[in-house]
Formats: sequence, C-alpha cells, structure tokens
Amino acid sequence: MASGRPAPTSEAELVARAAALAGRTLGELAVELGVAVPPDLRRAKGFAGQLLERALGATAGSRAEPDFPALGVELKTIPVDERGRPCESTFVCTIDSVAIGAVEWERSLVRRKLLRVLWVPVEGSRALAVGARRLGAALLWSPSPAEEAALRFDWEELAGLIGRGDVEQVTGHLGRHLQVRPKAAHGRARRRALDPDGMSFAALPRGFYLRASFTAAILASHYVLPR
DNA sequence: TATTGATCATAT
DNA sequence: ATATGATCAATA
Repeated sequence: MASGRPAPTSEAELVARAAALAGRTLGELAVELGVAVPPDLRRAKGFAGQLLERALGATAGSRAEPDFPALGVELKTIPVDERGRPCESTFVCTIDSVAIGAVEWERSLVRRKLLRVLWVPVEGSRALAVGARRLGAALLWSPSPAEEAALRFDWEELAGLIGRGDVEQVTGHLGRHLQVRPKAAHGRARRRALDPDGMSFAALPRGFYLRASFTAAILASHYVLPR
C-alpha cells in the first residue's frame, strides 16, 4: 500500500478533513490515492475503511493502536442505507476468552476502543457500484454516560459468561447493543479458550460487535446524507 | 428481510 | 498466526 496523507495533529484538523470528504465518492478518493476500485466488496470487505485510513492520514497497517495514536481516535467507516441507517453491525475488537474474566469494564478493550470514534458514513447499498458510493458527514463521537452504562451492562453479561467458561453458550442473540459473533479468517480457525472446569480447548475466534440499532441511534441526531 | 454465523484481504 | 479493515450470505 502506498502511504496516505500525513497524520492530523489535532482533532479539529481531523474533523475538518473528514468534513471535506462529505459528498465525495469512493471512486474519486481512490483515483486521488492511486488505488484500484474493486468491482464489489466480496473480496475487498475492508476497502472503504482502508481507503479512508489513507485519505485521513490514519496509521496504516494492523497495529494494536488507535488509528490516530496521537489523538486517541478510532476511525470507523459505517455503511448506511438511503435513509442514513447502518446496513451492518460494527466490529469492535476480538476477544481473548482466557483473559477476559480478569478484566473490569474500565480497562476493557471494548471501552478503550469506543472512547473516541470518528464515524464516517458511506453509502452501502449493494445496488451502487463501489466507486459511485458517496461519503456522508462524519461524526466525532464519545459515548454519553447513558450509552456507556448500556454498553457496560451488555459487556458484563457477555464477558461474565465467557469468563466463566461458557463461551460456547454465547450466541449473537445475546446483548441489547453489544453482541458476540465469530471473527475469523475461516471456519477452521481456532483460539485457545477455557471450559467451565478450566480445561483448555480450541474455540472459534469471536469478537464484540455493536448492533446496527445502537450505531443508528448515534448517527440519527447528527447524520446528514450526502447531497 | 433482519439478523446471526461465516468469511475475505492485507499487514505484521 | 494474529492484528487490522469489515461485509457476505445462509438462516430464521
């Protein structure tokens, strides 16, 4: 990957850059950055996110850090329908099911990832060619006390189950706003986990996701569709 | 058709 | 192999 823009040095600069992208298409951005546009996202699921990383000067790559380390800001592109509502859930982080039982909410990866997020809406209809999809108005967000309390409630239930060795009992049906779903390269992937008796076994890797209803509420009071 | 479970690409 | 970026696609 070629390098993107230099990193922004303040939140204001980051927000200004993001605001300037509203209404632009992924195709226009790709041309400016010298990136090829895939025909669809089946084999390029991270395309929009990686394009925006470069357009905004995020730290590229797969380092376990916020996208903008100096600012402590996480970048999330979010696909939205024609009404501005999320098309998908939002991946937050993977789960270390062996360690999670010893972690409190305040130090959890979920909370740290969501402390400060730049949401960048992108038209997500599969009927739109990838290159024609427009960016919406970005929103720099931190959870309100009520939002954090709600996330904490779900996290404690889910992390509690996993910590007690019941990771195999946790399905995507649990959690009002936060849920646990598989997060793996393929169905044979395995991570070390503990059963209720403390015995180690190979489990399907899982991650925390925000339900679309939760992110819809975040975007609802701020988001404006591109026009 | 909304949601859950499964999967794909790239970088390190 | 595990982190990043997520969306696909089968199911209920």
